[in-house]
Amino acid sequence: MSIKVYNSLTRKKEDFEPAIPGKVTMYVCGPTVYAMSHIGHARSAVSFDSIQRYLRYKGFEVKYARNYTDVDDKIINKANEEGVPPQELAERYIREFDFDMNALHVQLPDIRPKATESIKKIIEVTESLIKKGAAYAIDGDVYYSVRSKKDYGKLSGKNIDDLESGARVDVDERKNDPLDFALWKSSKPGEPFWESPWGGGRPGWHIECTAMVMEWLGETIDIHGGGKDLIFPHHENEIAQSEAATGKTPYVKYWLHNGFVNIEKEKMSKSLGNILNIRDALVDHTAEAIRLFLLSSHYRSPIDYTRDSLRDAEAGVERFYKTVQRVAAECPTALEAISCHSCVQERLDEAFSPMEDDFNTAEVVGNLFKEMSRMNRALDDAKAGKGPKGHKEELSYSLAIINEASKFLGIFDRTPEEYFSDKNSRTSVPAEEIEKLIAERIAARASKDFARADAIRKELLDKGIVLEDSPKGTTWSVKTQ
RNA sequence: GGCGGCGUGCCCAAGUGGUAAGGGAGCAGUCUGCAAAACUGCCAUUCAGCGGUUCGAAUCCGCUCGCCGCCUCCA
Repeated sequence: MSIKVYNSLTRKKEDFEPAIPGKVTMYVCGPTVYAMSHIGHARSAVSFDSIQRYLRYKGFEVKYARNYTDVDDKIINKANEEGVPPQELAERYIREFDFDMNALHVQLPDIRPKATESIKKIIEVTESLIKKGAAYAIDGDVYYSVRSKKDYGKLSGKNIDDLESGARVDVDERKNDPLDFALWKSSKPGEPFWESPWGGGRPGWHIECTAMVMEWLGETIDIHGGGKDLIFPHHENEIAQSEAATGKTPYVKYWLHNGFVNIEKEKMSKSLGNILNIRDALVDHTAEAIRLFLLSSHYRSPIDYTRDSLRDAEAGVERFYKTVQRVAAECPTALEAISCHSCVQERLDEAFSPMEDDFNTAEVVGNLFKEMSRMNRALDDAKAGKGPKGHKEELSYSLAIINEASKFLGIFDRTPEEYFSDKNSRTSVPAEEIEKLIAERIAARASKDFARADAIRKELLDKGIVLEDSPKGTTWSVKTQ
């Protein structure tokens, strides 16, 4: 069975066949590093992380690059405001981004190129575009001529005349056409610059990706990803300049674009002031719940980040780890057998088959919850001494399936202890206080003072702490908000 | 104005021709001193509406209504 991917370029699902069988070159647009990254960056990163993980899981040899745009007007402006060198600011936000990605269990791409490290290549490509008549230099700036490419607009489905009638583009009298975009911008005094045949300057936005792709992956690649908003103009321009420079078509075989994250039904935007930073989201929710939330919808659909959906996701993660704890307590030998999964290959294939259809992580997640129900049922049956025999096998098969899925979903890959220690750190109530009250309640229960016991339960619940009694004692956890 | 997408139960969300996954919430039951968790049962004869194609459609086509994104920096 071959993988099918939705290609933004053709607007169809296509069989995934990389240029070189068994090998995949993949490039995803990373952040412009001038501020803390937000939940939208998280979605893109997590979506493509699960995709590259899955391709590897299926045995492809993947070469995956995600860039950092570390030279840009926004970076320069922010650096000036703070009075620090632009490069220092960029480096700082690269570290912050990496921190967030690590928290979200996003694997490091094989290559993480920075725009400023590909200046030589950028100049080289720009020069070749001028030579080929696809670009022109004016007063130290270099522009790409959109009219020089007959199929300009093929990715976004736009045509040049429609775009111009929109009149929402800068009118620069020096440009041959209002839609022409900058490949190279001359620097103003005080701005960072690199020497070039056109004088001191810096690269335009779109050219950096072309240069980095060519420098690290090749003149044509299999997959290029990014947010839907990048389709126009960024990726459209990238195609134009890349294909013009190399004469090779297509520059990218499969274009993949992830949908947007809304916040409580509203688009995230600076004007609404509802930009949600990953760092802030991590205060309220575990990284795993955020990741599960992101993977619970198809990567191309718009999703709505709400308190309710995150609470649902947290409950889902908790359900998994509670189930694992149950297995550990009631049938520990099942945990030892989970590496034997060749015997459940058919069930694995069935559970993971949605990934073959344009990486449908949402359906796989649904299948994993079915396995959790099976496990709990098996445990109940075993306890009651009923149901078919082979509970241990049943448990280890289900665990194996979830275990395998965790390799490409990047969730359900911790121990229950790690998860609960993460979750239970989210309370302002000191652990000693909780422990003290629990001890008091145990004493009250022992002397049948249930009124006192219930009062303590209530008191802690009001503070967001849930108590659970079991034959082994009383445990506590932070209530899911 | 141009281009694209979406509308599935209380909420979230799969399902693109074969008769509605899954999660959360809710209700009832088992269990529990009480809870929690878990399990069991209930919870869409129906997939925005109306037509059409088909033996058969949430899935294909047309129209209508509603929502959204891009066209400007943006994941």
